[in-house]
Amino acid sequence: MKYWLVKSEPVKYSWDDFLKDGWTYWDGVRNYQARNNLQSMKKGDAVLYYHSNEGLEVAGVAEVIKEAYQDPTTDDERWVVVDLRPKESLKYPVPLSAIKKDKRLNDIALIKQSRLSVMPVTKKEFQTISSTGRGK
DNA sequence: GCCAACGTTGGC
DNA sequence: GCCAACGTTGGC
Repeated sequence: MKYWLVKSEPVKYSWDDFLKDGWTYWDGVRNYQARNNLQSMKKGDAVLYYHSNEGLEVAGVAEVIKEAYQDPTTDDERWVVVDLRPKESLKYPVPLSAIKKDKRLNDIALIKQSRLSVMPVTKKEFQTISSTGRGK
């Protein structure tokens, strides 16, 4: 099982929208590195859900329910989506500022490659953020 | 609103 | 194949 982090601008699609929908396909990825990450996702993988531009926090944890398939919003065969469903809302969303301060998260891709929208995180990083978000 | 980082495009 | 110009993302 692998761990990931995806970004969404809350103005466009927030964690609350995601909760209301119950599931979504993760569309709009138009970057090869992010696309490759999407294709590496397996059913059951855990995904941190980060609010970029506004909020700047990890709001919840999602789960991969369907692996990569052709992006239904485009005919361009280069792009894919995965299906995600919300798994857990974090009681205390973890802000970027806290992630930056935490020594255990010094090497997280979120900071190192700030423009990437789909990225892998390590099990340790995942656990650090999700347990912080639970208030522990 | 600005700017740094970085991906993409196009001329050579 | 190199690199300058340009566009986009995202934090501040």
